Amino acid sequence: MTTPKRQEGTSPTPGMLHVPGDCRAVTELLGRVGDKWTVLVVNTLGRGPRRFNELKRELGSISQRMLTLTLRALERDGLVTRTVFPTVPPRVDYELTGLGRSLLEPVSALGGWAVSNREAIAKARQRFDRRAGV
Amino acid sequence: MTTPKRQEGTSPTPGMLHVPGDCRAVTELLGRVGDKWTVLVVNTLGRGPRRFNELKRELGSISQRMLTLTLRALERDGLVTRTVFPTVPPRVDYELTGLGRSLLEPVSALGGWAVSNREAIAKARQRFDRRAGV
DNA sequence: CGGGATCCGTTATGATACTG
DNA sequence: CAGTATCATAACGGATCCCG
Repeated sequence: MTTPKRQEGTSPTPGMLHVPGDCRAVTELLGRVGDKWTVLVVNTLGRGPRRFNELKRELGSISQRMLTLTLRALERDGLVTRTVFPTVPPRVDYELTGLGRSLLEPVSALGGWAVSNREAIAKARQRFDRRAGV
Repeated sequence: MTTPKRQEGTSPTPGMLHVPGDCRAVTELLGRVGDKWTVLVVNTLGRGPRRFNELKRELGSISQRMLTLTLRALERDGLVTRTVFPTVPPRVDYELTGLGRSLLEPVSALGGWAVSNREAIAKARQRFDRRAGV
């Protein structure tokens, strides 16, 4: 054997997932929730129900199409309710379901991590890019 | 006014983010971490350091290319260290940094949510699709 | 107002072949 | 073993026009 041995018994990391199936579930969820807008929409709806164009305004740069698609997907997954008022002009309210609100917490945990470590990541990135740039 | 009033004062959701800047940070992170493989790789490395092909085998369906790209990105962000042993055949170990391990926790929180609510989502999806299928 | 339908460029990802 | 390079394609996302 020409390659060195790696030391075994690295301390088990707290909070990690242990079941292989879990990995798929997490990945599935992130594949679902990790798109460009879902989290933003969920967070905005976390501040209360919103109409379509209210959301659009608050999100600023989202296109109509993506907002529609995002909301449809959220509705499909039972995270958001869509209430149509048969008025003229039409009005549609979107609101988080219980399930949707429950998602807000782990997302916020991730958000907290993101905020706390944003700079560390930025610096690591700079270091890496400087080295690579040589 | 022809449209009904929405009741204000929806109970503030616990755990949500309050600062607009936070939203961007979360979205940025999810845009970064929410790709197809990052979480899976981080989780696998959470079980201990791994060699390139060990990872590839454990992840199963990942292509060589994507594993390389994923690992490079993780290294760039300071979440993973890459250790090259100048042996023959070559050997490269990947291992989570402290920062990488700290990410494991919020990711696991999200993972826990995913596992807990997977069925609820699946059922909501079925209901939605049945209705849409009419 | 709240979408649906379509077109089209960009990005992400996979397959394959080659290398130190 | 651990990549790199290239090509092909699929998914994503924006812009635009149209409708009830």
